[in-house]
Amino acid sequence: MHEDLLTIGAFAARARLSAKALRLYDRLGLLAPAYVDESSGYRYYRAAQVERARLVALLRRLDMPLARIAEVAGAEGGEAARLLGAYWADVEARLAGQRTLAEYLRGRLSGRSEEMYGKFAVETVDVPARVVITESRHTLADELPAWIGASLGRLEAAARECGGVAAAPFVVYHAEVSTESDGPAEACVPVADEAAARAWAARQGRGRETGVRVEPAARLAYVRITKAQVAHPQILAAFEAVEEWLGREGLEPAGPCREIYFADWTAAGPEDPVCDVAFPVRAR
Amino acid sequence: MHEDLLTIGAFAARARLSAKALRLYDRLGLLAPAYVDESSGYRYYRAAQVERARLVALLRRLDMPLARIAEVAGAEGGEAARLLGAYWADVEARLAGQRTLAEYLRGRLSGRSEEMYGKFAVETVDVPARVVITESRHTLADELPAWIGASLGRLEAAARECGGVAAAPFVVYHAEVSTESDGPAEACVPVADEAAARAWAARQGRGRETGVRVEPAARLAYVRITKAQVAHPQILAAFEAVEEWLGREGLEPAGPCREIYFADWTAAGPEDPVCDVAFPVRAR
DNA sequence: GCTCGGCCCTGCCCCAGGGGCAAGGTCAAG
DNA sequence: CTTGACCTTGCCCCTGGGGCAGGGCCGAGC
Repeated sequence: MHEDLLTIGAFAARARLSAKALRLYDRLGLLAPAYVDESSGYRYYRAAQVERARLVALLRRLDMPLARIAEVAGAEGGEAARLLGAYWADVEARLAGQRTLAEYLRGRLSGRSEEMYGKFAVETVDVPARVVITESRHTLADELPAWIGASLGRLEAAARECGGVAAAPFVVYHAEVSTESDGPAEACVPVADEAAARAWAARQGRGRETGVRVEPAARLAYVRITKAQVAHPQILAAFEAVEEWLGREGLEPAGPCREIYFADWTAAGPEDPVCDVAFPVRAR
Repeated sequence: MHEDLLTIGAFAARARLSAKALRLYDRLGLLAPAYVDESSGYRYYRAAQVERARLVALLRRLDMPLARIAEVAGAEGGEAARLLGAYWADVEARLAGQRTLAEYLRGRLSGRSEEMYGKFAVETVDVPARVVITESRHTLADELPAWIGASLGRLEAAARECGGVAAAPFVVYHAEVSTESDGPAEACVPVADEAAARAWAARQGRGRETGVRVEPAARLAYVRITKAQVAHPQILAAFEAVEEWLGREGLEPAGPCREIYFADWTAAGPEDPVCDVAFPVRAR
């Protein structure tokens, strides 16, 4: 028991933390007192611990979870700065998405919804049944674009062994259109040779979430959107436009919604149409 | 019971919300089902409610609290957009502060702390006792700069009735240096005429948190900082530099810390020294 | 030695915004 | 009639503490 030991209250004042928070950090192992009296349970902190405590307090002001604070506070010099940078980059990325969404919503709430829906012309088309090779994944919305690109790339390569790409590739959303929820998404590439496709799928094994199936014939209601519109949250307006049209027509979706990529993605400019947002409907 | 009634599961899928969330929103009155079966307790939603539910879901993606979502969803057209804009402006403002803090911390963790402390030269000075007129407030860090400006302005005006400003105005932090906690801050202006000051304070009444007192003579340890450094979180480095110096010298703070504004704030440029960050110390 | 006030302890309930699970009721199709 | 999908309520869990209750510890003054 040296003289530089501080009670929890004195330490809390110096560290700009509450005593309650310090007890929590002790329990979590994030900031243990230098000495704990066995009989009374009193916590005593060394003055030199103030520095670490203040670092924790400042990191908490960034809303960093305590688990990540423990990593940062436990890391050596440059590594701590790197971890903080990574955390902050995550925050900024999440916020960038939210900012886009906020701007979109503000526009919609300002009463421009009619203009926005008006921009979409809903069409219908009958498509025949097709054999497709597929790859499925549960994924979050922010990883979705990268996964779609990679997955369709792999499937198109595989399609060359299966008689070639027979129609436009598409992505089916089996659970939810596209939120941060991990509704399963299924990338599909129609191929010409069913037998070759089944052989290909058999070679992939179970682990890679690949498959072959027959996508049934359907009537699709769709809107055509540009490359710039294929992004959250703008694309939601397209889904909603189709759904609204279905409601007006008294139709029900007959299956999960999908995005059909009919154009060469890399060659397209931002204003080129590249994608149809579609719902299958029951033909009446 | 019309035909467009949806069970909670069907409605949840269309609204891109979980059934659990819908039950919560029902309980909070944010989104009540159109019909609840009395015997079974089953909730049934109208298809037309999907729009509101989706708005709620999107606003939740902005991490807007449900109470504010209720306000936005309950407001008429333009008002809703205004509320959303106000919320988002709050978010951006909070984030701007956190961003500054993150940059500061990243620099510090990169090992530049010695440089930063090295920039501050800690000096001591003995100041005599002074009569001060004061204004106190519990405030948050983000409102602090505005309050300091306004408060010192009022007090300097009042000082003209009390024999004039006798020395540099200062702000004392009675609880915590300067966090988001509401430790009471006290703006002080030294005046020449104690009797006039007491008469002035008597006229203010109790409500305005004003007062007159004698700030005792003290030895102050301080660092001088520029106008650009008078902001969170940079100013924390100044406080810490003084505290570190106290520790090295084996001294203890003899009272609450303070910021002494000795220059004309509006006339100063960003690199002009305007403020001393000081702790009273026991003379040895 | 006694008491008083100020700290300190643990333990419990509370907040948002749900997720997850259990036990049991409902509904519609076969 | 059964079966399985769907629905209900209720309870515990998460984070990061705030607030309060009931009780221990400690130094100062009497």
